[in-house]
Amino acid sequence: MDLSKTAYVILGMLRLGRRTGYDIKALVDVSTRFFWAASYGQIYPELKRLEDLGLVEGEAQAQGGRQRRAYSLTAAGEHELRSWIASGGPLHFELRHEGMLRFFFADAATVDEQVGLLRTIRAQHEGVRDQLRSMHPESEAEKPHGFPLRTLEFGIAYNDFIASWCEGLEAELTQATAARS
Amino acid sequence: MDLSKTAYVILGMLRLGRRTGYDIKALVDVSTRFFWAASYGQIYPELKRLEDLGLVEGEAQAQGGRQRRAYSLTAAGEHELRSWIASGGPLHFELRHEGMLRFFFADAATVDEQVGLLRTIRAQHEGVRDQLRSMHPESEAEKPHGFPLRTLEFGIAYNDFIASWCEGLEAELTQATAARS
DNA sequence: GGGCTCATGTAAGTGGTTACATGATTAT
DNA sequence: ATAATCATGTAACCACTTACATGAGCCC
Repeated sequence: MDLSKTAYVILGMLRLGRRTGYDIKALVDVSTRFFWAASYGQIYPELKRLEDLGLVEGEAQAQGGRQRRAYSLTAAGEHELRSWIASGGPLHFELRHEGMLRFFFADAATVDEQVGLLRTIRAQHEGVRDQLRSMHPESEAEKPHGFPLRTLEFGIAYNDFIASWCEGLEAELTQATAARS
Repeated sequence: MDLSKTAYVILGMLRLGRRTGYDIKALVDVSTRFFWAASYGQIYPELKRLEDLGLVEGEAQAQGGRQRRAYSLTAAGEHELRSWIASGGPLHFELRHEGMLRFFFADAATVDEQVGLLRTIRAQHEGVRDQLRSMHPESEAEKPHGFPLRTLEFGIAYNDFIASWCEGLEAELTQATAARS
């Protein structure tokens, strides 16, 4: 069947029930976004393609003059999703981290600039971490369960890990400088 | 000046000395690759662009019938690189992690499939970790120093972190299943 | 009335990979 | 001799983002 990964994002989100393209985008933005983002420019055309393939089914739900098209997963779509989750083979993994890239070349910078860079990187990851943390249900029995909750927790730990790494190096660099003076 | 990030990869690599496009690719593959990859299809055209901008200087070094063009950083190029490293503003950060994506939707899978998925993800990160580890100088006073060494160490810790996270969840899932039987 | 959210879409552009074509030099 | 490495490049393609256009419904 050979679908794009983003197609599976759509199938996965539709597994939760009937959704519009708009809904899917909103869902992605509060869940998979930090490890797999998606934009309208992908979602809408992809929904059409998936419908042509018989993996999803669209139903016009215009209310008054307002257009609205909600999609749901077909049996074939559900099957495709499941077999993708369970299939083996190498998993696409890609990281693009400008901060780390600058850091890699930071031999060319002053110590102040090096520390400043680390602080910027740290602030960014702390920001994401805190944002994810604020989505985490404090009280028992709130919205996300099972695997979505686990990935949320992973996101928090992941960003915290990078932030902590920065913090450690910041301390090291400032100490080394202080010792030299 | 508004260059692509990959342009800075090239500038950064040329800071180490005169290099061909081929050399740059090889360097990237053993250093920045896991957080910023680059292919020939980007490097060669970008080198030309950078030369047009006066940031690098190419010198033909054909030996016999074999073409070879080595580039070096100009003063303007060095300045551009430095100011990029020290400049503020948000840093491009992007992660695409298919394993995590499948995991997010793994409510739709059996426990065996869930554990299998985690094992696959773990194996992949352990593979990268071990590969990076094998590049790390065991003995004192070997090749990579300063920041490149730090990023290498980060890469090892980073991949190990994800692998450990998988391992923890694998244990949890298999225990929960055992307890139910 | 004005601003926000809901809702759909597309065109242009970006950034990047893959696959191929070509050929010299070097090591086995 | 032949395989690996050195070396340069490009064309086609892919995935994705950004920016824009359009408009209805809802709340203050």
